[in-house]
Amino acid sequence: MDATDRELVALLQEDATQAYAALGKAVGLSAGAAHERVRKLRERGVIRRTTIEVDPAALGRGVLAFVMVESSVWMGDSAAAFAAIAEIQEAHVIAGTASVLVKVRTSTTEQLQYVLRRLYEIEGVSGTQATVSLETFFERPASPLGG
Amino acid sequence: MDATDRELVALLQEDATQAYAALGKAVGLSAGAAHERVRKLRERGVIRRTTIEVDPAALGRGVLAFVMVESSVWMGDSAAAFAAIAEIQEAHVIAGTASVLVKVRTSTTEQLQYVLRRLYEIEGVSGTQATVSLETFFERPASPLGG
DNA sequence: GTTGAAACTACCGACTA
DNA sequence: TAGTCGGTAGTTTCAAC
Repeated sequence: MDATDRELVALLQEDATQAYAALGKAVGLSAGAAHERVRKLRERGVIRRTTIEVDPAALGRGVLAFVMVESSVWMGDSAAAFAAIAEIQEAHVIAGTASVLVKVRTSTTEQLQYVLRRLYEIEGVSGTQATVSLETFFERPASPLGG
Repeated sequence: MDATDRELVALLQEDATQAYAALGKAVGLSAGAAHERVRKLRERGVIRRTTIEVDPAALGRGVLAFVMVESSVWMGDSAAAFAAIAEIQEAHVIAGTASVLVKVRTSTTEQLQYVLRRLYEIEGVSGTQATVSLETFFERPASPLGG
């Protein structure tokens, strides 16, 4: 994981359809060497997979909200219960009065309300506090450079 | 944007390195037809780009936190100020006492503290409230199916 | 890490329902 | 308009160096 690897990761985050020849040229390597580095990054799990980035609104998920889920019991083993709700994009165990923070995308605020209702049906959930996003400034991959 | 398109999006979210022949087979189309559909999805902006999914910890971003940023003025034009901080992965304008919610990834909690300090340097910021993630249940792309 | 060669794939045209 | 089929250009991938 040297500087060249980080550059390769940054380039692939920008555009993973690039040919290895172009990648190599950008970091001063041959296509074969770039390919071998990327192969190893995948093997080590640094690169988990190649995916597409989608416009949520086009999928009927134009409403974004973050929901703090409060619970009366330890929720450390409830991952599956949250994953079963398709509208939930992320779920994180947090410290504080709430115990899980989820990121939800729905088509409408009515559907958001329905998601909240389903959250209450999860064993141990005693409350929710939803915050709707009015505008997303940006969403980007974790930077391999800087910081 | 019919059911076949949604299936294609789901398959590409899983693995965008698949050959069009395989994609077509999975949805009952020829490689050429699958290619044409995906081309149009890109053209329409439904598919924004092809990227890689990276292990944040491998990039030195093992600490995840959500920060509510309070401000005394309207922050609707401050996107660039947040984007300038490499550790910030997402920034959303929200309703409520806080006005911006940011998702931050740093190497250590010390670095998180440093990010908070830089947030205070943004014009109008009057307070922050950070919530550290203890464990991430899952993070996945917005589902094109269900919900 | 480099180069080159083989296998595979994307891509684009002409054609068809 | 949406799909199929086939040929070519370009890419990935894997040798040997």
